[in-house]
Amino acid sequence: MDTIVKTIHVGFAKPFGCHSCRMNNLCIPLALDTDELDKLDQLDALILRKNPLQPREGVFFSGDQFTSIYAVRSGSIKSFCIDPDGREQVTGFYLPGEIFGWDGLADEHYQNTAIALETTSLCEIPYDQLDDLGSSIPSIKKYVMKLISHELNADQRLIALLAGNSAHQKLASLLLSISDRLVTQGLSPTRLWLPMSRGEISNYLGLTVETVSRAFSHFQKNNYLHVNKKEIEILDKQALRSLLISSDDTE
Amino acid sequence: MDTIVKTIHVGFAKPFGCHSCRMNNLCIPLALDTDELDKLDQLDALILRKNPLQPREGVFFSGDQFTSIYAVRSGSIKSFCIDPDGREQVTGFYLPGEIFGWDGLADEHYQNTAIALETTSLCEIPYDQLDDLGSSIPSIKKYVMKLISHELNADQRLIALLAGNSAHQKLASLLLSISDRLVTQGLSPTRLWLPMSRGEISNYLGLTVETVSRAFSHFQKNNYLHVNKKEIEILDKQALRSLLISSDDTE
DNA sequence: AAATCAAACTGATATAGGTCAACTCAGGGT
DNA sequence: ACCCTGAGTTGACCTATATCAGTTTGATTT
Repeated sequence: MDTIVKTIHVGFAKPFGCHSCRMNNLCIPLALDTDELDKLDQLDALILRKNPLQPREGVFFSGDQFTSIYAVRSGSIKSFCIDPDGREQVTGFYLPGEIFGWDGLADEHYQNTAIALETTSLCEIPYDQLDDLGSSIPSIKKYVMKLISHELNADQRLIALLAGNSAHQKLASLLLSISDRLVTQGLSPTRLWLPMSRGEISNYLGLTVETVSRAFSHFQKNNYLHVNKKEIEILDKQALRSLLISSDDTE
Repeated sequence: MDTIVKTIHVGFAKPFGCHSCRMNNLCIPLALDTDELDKLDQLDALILRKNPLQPREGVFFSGDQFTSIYAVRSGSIKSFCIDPDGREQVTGFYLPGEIFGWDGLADEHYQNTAIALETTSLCEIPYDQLDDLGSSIPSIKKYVMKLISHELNADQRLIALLAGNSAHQKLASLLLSISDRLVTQGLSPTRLWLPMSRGEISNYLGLTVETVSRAFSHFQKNNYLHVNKKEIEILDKQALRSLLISSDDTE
């Protein structure tokens, strides 16, 4: 039952340097041409590799001074904000190779709080230094813009998901998204372990825990998924996909 | 009845140059210190002032090559994308002084389509040139980052709104947002003219037209608003605000 | 092993908002 | 002046999801 957990964590045993990082084709160095390895070293030099975070440990908190963006090396992160009436709203989940923390750029303070969902190791990239590096290395600068813009696009996809979809569609969409993102890490697209709780999923999707739980049960009953708590096996990806492209959710 | 329309459009009679633009404390030149007026001229030089767009006329379309960002001089813009099952999803409304088009940065193609909601004039800012200017003028570069990040924050607010709020709360939130944004233009915070249709509002908020219409009626019945089609007078802003901060929507 | 606790699941019921249908009204074209 | 047409509103009804109230399960403590 914890085999999948192990699978996810395998391969991050050597935590030093972008050159040896298994995420290096997902993370910032992607921006660099192969003949720019010396520049990779420059980037490498400014990245701080933090000690692993414990589950529920915070990376930054809403209102903190913005200093850095962060790349997930292993584990996972959730970011959330507190809306006017004090409720928590989950705004994103970040998996290995993904970068978060851009929301602090606008007014020099993070809007969101980011915490580890499990034991998680991060690379911290001080923004000022990254920015300086961008001035001398155009490919870095360009890639930084792309990363932010990607975050924008992700938010807009979430907006579309939240605004116009049923509970089944929302959950299917999240599962497919996580599956796709695991594939880019070279992991199985069908067997996945969800680092977040049902409550965090439901909050993210604008639903209640009960509805999410029932949606999981429904998918299992229809043999779309095999569900064992946070361990999910996707049995019929096509069925999940077809939920998204046609509104007739007939079953 | 069209007095408000006129009010909104007053004062944009001299469409040439950032120096004389009434939006210049909202738009890009805000980045410049007062002793940098020559730099303002450099920026000014790269901005293309387009002929006014007709209502429903497009600025760019989903899939178009990304070239520029745009600032609204007068009028208003809606941006939307088409989700997997072909439905339109409105992702933003842009009022005078606001900047849109960042979504094209990630992969060099616009994700959204942007169209004018009314007769609208824009400033087009070619991104490559803005970027070049940013290299030589740090304050411009910094401000560009802020603009993008603002867009991120706006999207995240919308996510929170969509995920965790009732129809009344969503509409109240939109009206208060528009009111606030009109204030930054020096317009009345209480009398406003909505450039978008009920259908566009409902789509943006993840509701149906009927629900939006009933919410307007409800607010009118409770003397929160006076509603006359697209012309809205906010009679009790505090009541609208209090809808957002407490879940007990008791009336 | 027993007790405790929180997360997840399930069932019964309530309700906000969706759906369908009718009506009003303001413009635009002939 | 007349008909269209489409946007907006309102009413009656229905359904997806929230709410409330258990039950089950697995992990943690004693």
